[in-house]
Amino acid sequence: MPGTPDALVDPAPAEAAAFVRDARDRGAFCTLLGRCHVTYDGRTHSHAGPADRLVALKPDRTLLVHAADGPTPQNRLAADALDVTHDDDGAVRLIVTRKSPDAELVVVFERVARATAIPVEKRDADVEVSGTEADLKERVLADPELVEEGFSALAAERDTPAGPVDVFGRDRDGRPVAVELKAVRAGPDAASQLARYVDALERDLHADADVRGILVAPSCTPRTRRVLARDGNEFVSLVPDPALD
Amino acid sequence: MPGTPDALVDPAPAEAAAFVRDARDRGAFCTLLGRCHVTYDGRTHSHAGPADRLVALKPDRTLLVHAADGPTPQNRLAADALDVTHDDDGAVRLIVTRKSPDAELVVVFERVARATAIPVEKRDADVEVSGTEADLKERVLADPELVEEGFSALAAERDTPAGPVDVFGRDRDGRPVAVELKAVRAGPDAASQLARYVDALERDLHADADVRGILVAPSCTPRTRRVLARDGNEFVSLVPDPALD
DNA sequence: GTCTCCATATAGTTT
DNA sequence: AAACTATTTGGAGAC
Repeated sequence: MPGTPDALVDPAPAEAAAFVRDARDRGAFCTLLGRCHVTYDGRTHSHAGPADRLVALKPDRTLLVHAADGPTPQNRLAADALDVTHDDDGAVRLIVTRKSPDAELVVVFERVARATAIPVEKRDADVEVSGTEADLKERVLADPELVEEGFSALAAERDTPAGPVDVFGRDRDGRPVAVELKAVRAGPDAASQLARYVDALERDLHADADVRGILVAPSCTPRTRRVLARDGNEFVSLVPDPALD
Repeated sequence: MPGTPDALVDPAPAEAAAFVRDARDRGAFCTLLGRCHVTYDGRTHSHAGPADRLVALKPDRTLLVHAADGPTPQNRLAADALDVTHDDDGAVRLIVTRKSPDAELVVVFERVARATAIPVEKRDADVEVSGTEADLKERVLADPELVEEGFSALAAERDTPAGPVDVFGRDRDGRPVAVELKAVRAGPDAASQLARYVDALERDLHADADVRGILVAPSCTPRTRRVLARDGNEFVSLVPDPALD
């Protein structure tokens, strides 16, 4: 059968456009390398002038634009629809749109240098990640005394008017304790978050309840220490995964 | 000259490995499509089993791994070094490493289906973005009365012991005002951040200074309103770019 | 080099 | 559907 080409090198615009349309219709994983400019309209607006970029179209109609530098996509859109057009004088235009939130990403290639596509036969298997906040929580729940001698955990994600406290428990003297967990070096926001929970719990329990707050993280920044001190809260150093330390 | 191929379709491992090494050495922009598994060791550890993925190597030695779904790279590393090896029985192995922070990303292809590369001749031109917090700040500085009638802006990024306040000024009565800006719908953290600044300014100015706090954002969540109310701070709705609204 | 904040869209969970 | 929290990681800019 005439079939689908596997890869294109310096294709004519019509050829490149047909290739992308075909990839879209087959749900293939498709890449384009070439000179293009990019316009995005959504929550923000951005325009990037002509440069050599990688554009990827995924089977789920996600369109990605990667510049030659940096790990973050320059633009990305999980789209509802993709339109592909071309001019005879060289331009290939990809227009992806999405509703809710409303957004449009337009990539105009003045030259497509390479195009490839493959059918996706195997989707992602289970991805395992360790070293996250969830791991730290498990560690604390499994061995609450890592937080403090005599500490006992009563609940995870205990609800308060200020939001869910990561771990709620009592210290050796029976005083209520709110624990806020961070898998990474904690910044001032974490200390503020803890203060909000302590405050909410004090109102929630009794007018006179004296609730302790403990921030548990591998480390925290100096300013974070100051915020903790100001609020009368404490810091305990603990890594999510001892194997990673 | 024998030169460099433009694209490979179902290459043998040795061929694919040589292609990638060559792209690395020339500073080319390179893409690989195929079946691979991925291991990451850095701040966290992750492992993703065999699946069809896109792997991109950028001229700056950034390595990206994209699964067939979703706009976010599954793994990414701005690397110091890239090693490429291959087995005769089919595997092509990319090992990228980085110091500070220490991290390693290993991609093992059991099959490379497509490989392409281009030399990068044109880097990114100016990328213009609007609708950011910087735009909101400019808007407020250009027309402070958008915050409140009689408000005057005295400084942007004014330093306090709690960090830099986005905008510092005085209201019509001469009272000091801290303004915290968010380009997107504000959450509780923004309100806490504002409270920290107000608190720091009150200590900084005089013991008895009564500093007002105003959160300026397109909108804020209900819990954020409650945090603001608790702290005696205020909310003003303003979008970064009127044209986008 | 460190610290702080910004960017930025998901993902997942709960209401 | 909306709200909330977590995640990733570089870059900017200050110190």
